[in-house]
Amino acid sequence: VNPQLWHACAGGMVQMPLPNSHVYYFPQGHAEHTLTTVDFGGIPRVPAFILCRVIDVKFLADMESDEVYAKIRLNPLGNTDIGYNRGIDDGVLVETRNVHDSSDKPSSFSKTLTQSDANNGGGFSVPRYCAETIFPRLDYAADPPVQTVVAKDVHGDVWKFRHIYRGTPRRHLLTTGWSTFVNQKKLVAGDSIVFVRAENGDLCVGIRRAKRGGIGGPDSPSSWNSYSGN
Amino acid sequence: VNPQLWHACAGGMVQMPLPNSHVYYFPQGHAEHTLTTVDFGGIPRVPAFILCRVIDVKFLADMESDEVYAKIRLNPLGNTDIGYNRGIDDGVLVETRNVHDSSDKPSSFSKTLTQSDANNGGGFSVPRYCAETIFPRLDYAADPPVQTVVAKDVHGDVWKFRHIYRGTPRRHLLTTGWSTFVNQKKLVAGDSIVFVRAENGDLCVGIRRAKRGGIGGPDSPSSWNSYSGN
DNA sequence: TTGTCGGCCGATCGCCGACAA
DNA sequence: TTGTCGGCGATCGGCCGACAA
Repeated sequence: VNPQLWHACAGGMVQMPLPNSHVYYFPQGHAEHTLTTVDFGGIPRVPAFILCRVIDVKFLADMESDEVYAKIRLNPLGNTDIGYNRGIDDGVLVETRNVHDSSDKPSSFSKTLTQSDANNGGGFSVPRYCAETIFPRLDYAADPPVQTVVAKDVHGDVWKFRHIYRGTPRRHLLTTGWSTFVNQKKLVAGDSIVFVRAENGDLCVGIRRAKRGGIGGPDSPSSWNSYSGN
Repeated sequence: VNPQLWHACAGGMVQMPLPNSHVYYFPQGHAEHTLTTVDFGGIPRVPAFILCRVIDVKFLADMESDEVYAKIRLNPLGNTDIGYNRGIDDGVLVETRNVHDSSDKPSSFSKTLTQSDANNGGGFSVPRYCAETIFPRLDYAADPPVQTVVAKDVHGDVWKFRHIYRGTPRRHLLTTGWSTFVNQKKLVAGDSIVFVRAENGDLCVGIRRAKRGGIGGPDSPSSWNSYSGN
């Protein structure tokens, strides 16, 4: 997955460590993210956190939902459990030094889909900022100003949209191609769409699905509560 | 799966043994049906055929394609390999005595779908024999004669079709409900449809997909050729 | 008897400006 | 600036009899 697109989909709160940087691995936090009960019974003493070196970071996206995630390979440091080495998903980090500097922020834009955007009845209302800073330049001299916008999703698949500037008052819209995208990606009102101008010049499109229950509700039982003090 | 529907889908060439009957099991034939290379290396001498007793026969259907198959449990007889017992698919049989007597043949009918049947443009042309002997009685006094035909597929799912007798000259047609069935089952011209009036009075519908390459081509290599004489 | 075709009618899709928040 | 709505033209699905194999 294109790194710029990945970060745009993940959101600004997500910072990923660079390889060779040092992080703390929290087994409890990792276990709680699995939504299953992890059995630590076979391991006598599980420390609350383990200082590790980042071996590798892979930016991935779910094949069906397009949701982004990362696979981080860690090596523990110090004099305990030398050679302990496994791939993990969704690492829990505190060490934010050495993260990838995001000051070279690529131009990106996200919008939460309205009812009108998600209704199969029509197109997508493009905020002016997005049309003017992310999309390719539109020839406003034409009547009406129209172009085809091509964007790659997280899998590299190409999507084409008819981008038109019309109406009174004038506004930017995506028409032909938009409903196909909504249907294929199973988007509903409340989901978000992300447009990114990648470093190589490609226009990329990603999605961020609205939280629909599941996580965020009341705490699920964890055998860790009795072990971790603070 | 309803046994009558299963046999109608499998076709008249397929005869299944009754439990407790005796059959010969051909390891070579079974291995060749797997479409993979079966490694008999770990077994010193594999006999060409093994006399077995049928323990159980299960009539099954693939969850996605609706294609029918059977799972036959065999127990070897004689003084070799007592206790050898495993479930197998698609048993290869020569002993046709003791098979289920098919003289109490339930009324069934099959038709290969034409272009007009499979085109999304329309309905299904019902051969007169099928409409008069398999379908429920139609009230020809009505104008036009119409009824709703309800049929269960191999999974027990219910499908409804509008059955009408119309046109000049008159003919039987399935209209409303037919295209949904074709789309859901992914039927194309050349596939066959099967209608069965089961013993309990239920009308059942099954499908038989046209062979589209794969099997039936040139022989695939088999390590058995060097062992089996005739 | 039944496979294929063109006609035709209603439903849906999707592009549009009006209008207002 | 942009979300929602109703209008409306194009397209598509699907039911029909004509006709011929």
